Amino acid sequence: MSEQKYQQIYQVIQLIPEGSVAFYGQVADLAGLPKHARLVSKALKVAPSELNLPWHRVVSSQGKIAIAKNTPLYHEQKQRLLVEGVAFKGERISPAHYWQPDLFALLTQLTH
DNA sequence: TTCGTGACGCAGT
DNA sequence: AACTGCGCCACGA
Repeated sequence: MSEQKYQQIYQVIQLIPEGSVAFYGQVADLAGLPKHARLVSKALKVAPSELNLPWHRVVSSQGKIAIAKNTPLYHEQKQRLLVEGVAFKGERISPAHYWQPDLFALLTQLTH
């Protein structure tokens, strides 16, 4: 079932460190689902709140919040990132915050 | 089954 | 830097 794919996606998102952001496509790749960036956005939309996923740490490959501006959700995401110390240069997130995971360590944490 | 839809990505202007 | 068009692909109506 597609539930399995979502679980893998959620697992990766849980590993994004506070103060860092990952791209949709990056999350998809790490979850073993290349070319499924859009599935990641869908997975987040239907994610059970009880999982307490750091959903705000997932942004577009342009380093920008993917949600439409002037929506409550957009502001919530930006707020959460600012609280974590993520710096913005206008709409863009400073590249210094882009997550660069250690792939070896990652393998020991994922349960595919 | 076909068709439209994205909280996407990327190359080309 | 900002826009645009297209490719991609799982989902659901």
